[in-house]
Amino acid sequence: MKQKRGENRGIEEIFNSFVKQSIFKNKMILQSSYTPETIPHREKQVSQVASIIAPSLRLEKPSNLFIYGLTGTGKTLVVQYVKNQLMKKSQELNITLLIPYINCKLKKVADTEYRILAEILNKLGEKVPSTGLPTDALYRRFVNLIDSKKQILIVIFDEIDQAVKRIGDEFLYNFTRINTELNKAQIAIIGISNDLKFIDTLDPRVRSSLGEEEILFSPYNALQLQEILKKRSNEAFKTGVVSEGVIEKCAALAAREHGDARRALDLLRIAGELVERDTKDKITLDYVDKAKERIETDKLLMAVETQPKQFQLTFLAIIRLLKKMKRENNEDKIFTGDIFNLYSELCRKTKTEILTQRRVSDIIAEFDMLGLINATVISKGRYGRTREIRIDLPEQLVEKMDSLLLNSLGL
DNA sequence: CGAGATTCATGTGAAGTATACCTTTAGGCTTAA
DNA sequence: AAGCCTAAAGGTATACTTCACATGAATCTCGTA
Repeated sequence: MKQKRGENRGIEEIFNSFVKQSIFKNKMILQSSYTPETIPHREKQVSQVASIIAPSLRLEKPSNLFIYGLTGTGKTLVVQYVKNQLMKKSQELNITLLIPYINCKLKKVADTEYRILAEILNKLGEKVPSTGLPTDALYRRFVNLIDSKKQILIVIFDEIDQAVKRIGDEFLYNFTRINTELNKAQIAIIGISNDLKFIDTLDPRVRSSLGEEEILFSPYNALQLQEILKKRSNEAFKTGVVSEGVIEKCAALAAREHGDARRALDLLRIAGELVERDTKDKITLDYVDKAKERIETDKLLMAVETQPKQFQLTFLAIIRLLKKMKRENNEDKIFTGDIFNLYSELCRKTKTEILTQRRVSDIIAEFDMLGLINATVISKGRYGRTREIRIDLPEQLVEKMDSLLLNSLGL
C-alpha cells in the first residue's frame, strides 16, 4: 500500500513537471519534419528549384530535376518548401497540380516497383491493393487517373538512390516513358539523392532524362549551422533555457558529420527532452553529449527492433557468435556457415521454422546494406569462400541489442 | 621452386513453390415493384 | 427484374526454397632447374 502510494506520487510528480515547467515553447519547430518559413543559407537553391518547376504553373512540363547532396543539407526541406509555395500559387491560379512525395527510404513503402507505384496512387487518393495486381495494371490505372484532364504531375522521389540500389533503375526509365502515353497530362520527376556518385551508376538513358537539371547541395559549415539553430531555438525554447555554448556545440558536432543540419537539430531537441525528463530547467553542455549518445543508440536499436522475426534471429546469432569468438579466440570476425548453425539452433529453441542457408545469406547481405554489420565476401583459399562478418558498434550498444532481441523473441 | 590444377565453403543466379491477397464472374438469394 | 452477396476461378507479388553453377586464393602436384 505504502509502495503504491509512493509510486503514484512519483507519477504525479512526473506529470506535473511536464505540465508546469516545460522548457519548450514549441517543440515542433525542432522536429526535422518541420518546414520553417525561411530557409537560411539556401536561398539560392530555393530560387533555382522554383524556377525549374515554375513552368508547371503554365501547365507546361517542367524539366526533370535531380538534386544531390549529403544528408541534412536541406534538400528535402527546400523541395518541400517550394512544393508548398507552388501548391499555394496553383490554387490561386486555379490550376490542378499534383505533387506526390515518395520517400524511398522506407522499406515497406518502396522496395519494389509495384510498391512505389502503389504509394504514388495512394498519395493521389486512389485505393490500390497491396498485392494481387499485375504491375502494368497499376501503370494503366495510373495513366488513366492522371490523363483524365490537363494537369501537371511532379513526382518527388526522396532518397531515390535507396530505391535504385534495391530494384535497379528500370522503374525510373518506365516512369520517364509514361509521358509518351499521356495526351493531356504531363509528368516531371524530382529525384533526391544522398549519394553523390549515384547518378553515375545509372543507365545512360535514365541519366540523361532524369538529369535534365541538376542541383548540388553542399554541406553547411559550423557557422551556418549555428545560425540555423539559433533561429529555431529562439522559437522552440523559452528564453533562458539554452545555456551558453550549447548551440555552438551542437553545431560543431554536426559540422563534423559533414554539416548535417538534421543531426544538429536532433541534438538540440533530444538534449531538451533529456533535460525535461530530469526536471531540470536549463540545457547544459553535458546534455548535448548525452543527446549525441542517445541518438546514435536509438537509431540502431530501432533498426533492429523493427526487423521481422527471422531477421532478428539471424542478427541475434551474429551477435552471440561474435561475442563467443571474442571470448574464446579473441577474433572479431565470423563466417556465414557458423552463423547459420547458431541461427538454426536458435530457431529450434524458439520453435521457428528454419530458413535455408541461401536465404540467410541474403538476410546477412541485407544487414550489411543497413549498416548494422560489416560483411565482405572473401576467399579463404583452400577453405572456401564466405562472408567475413564483423560489427563496428560500441559494446554497450551490442549488449542492448542482445537483450532487446531476447525480449522480443521470448527467449 | 614455380606454374598450373585442385579444392573447399559458400556466393549467386534462375526457376520453382507456397501463401496471401486481388479481381472478375456467375449463381443464388433478397428485395421492391 | 434488379440489386446484392458469396464462392469459385484465375491471377499476381512476395518471401522463400531448390538446383546448379561460379568463385578465388590456399594448398597440392608435378615437371624442371
